[in-house]
Amino acid sequence: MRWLSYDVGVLTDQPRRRSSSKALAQPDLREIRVEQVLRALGDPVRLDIVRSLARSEQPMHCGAFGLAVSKSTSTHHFKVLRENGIIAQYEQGTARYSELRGADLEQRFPGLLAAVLAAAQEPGHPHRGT
Amino acid sequence: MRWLSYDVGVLTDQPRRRSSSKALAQPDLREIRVEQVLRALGDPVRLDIVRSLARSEQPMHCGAFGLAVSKSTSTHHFKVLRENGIIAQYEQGTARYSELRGADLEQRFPGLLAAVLAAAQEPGHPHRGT
DNA sequence: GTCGTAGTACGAAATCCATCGTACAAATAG
DNA sequence: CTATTTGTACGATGGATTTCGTACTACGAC
Repeated sequence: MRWLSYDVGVLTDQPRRRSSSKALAQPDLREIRVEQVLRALGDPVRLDIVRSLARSEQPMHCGAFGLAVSKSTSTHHFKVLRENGIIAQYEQGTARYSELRGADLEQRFPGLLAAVLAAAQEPGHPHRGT
Repeated sequence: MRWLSYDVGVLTDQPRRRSSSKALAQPDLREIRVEQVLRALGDPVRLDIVRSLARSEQPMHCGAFGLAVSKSTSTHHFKVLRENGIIAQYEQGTARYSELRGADLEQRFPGLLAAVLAAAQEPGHPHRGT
């Protein structure tokens, strides 16, 4: 797997703040596998993350999801999602932001993410907390 | 889980042969969970089964798939698919037939199966054998 | 500089999962 | 009846996966 990893702060000649924004390694579009995408989405915690990202339509930092698991477990799940091509992540300061690779997924597997998101809003989804 | 299990040979008053056809227990439409469907489809062997069923558009008996795993493993995968609402199975004689619950899935999660099947036909799917 | 925040990395534990072999059951063919 | 076919059930095994705690790093605020 030859993944792409680069520093956005280097590519943009004038970073807005003195902090650089660094994108994390992720698979190329062609390397995304269906089975892995399905398997990655088949976990309740990760599906929850994806739903939150789809709802916000904006990058979210990891702490903003309110996941009911520990920090290390969160890190693990975000990593799985990123390594399987579902989200992109970049660091900015102490925070790590995630966003859906919606366009990439749509190009690679048309309609798949939309169908999954629609399905994940069906009733019968127990939600912890309020 | 109150699954439905009945003997078709009892429901039809005149079975064609002396052998009855018995449907195996499967979850009700409302009980099918997205995460479980995704997880079930996230296995290469099971995705292969589903693709074969979609291609044939007819019930297939378990031996007709040419899976590269042992018989016990096949049984396991068919069971997972059935218990998660993706296929229906019925026994007839010594054979066990499987068919996609396409209409059920379409009703419960519109577009999902179609998107998965379309995605599973993308290039980059190594196929063992020929 | 120190402190707090945000998150990683590592290692461990528990559980799950895919796989198999063997033994078995049911139906059909002879 | 026996033999064959089709597939299950059980038990075991090895490898993933999920989860966590602890220690650590990097950044920003003060």
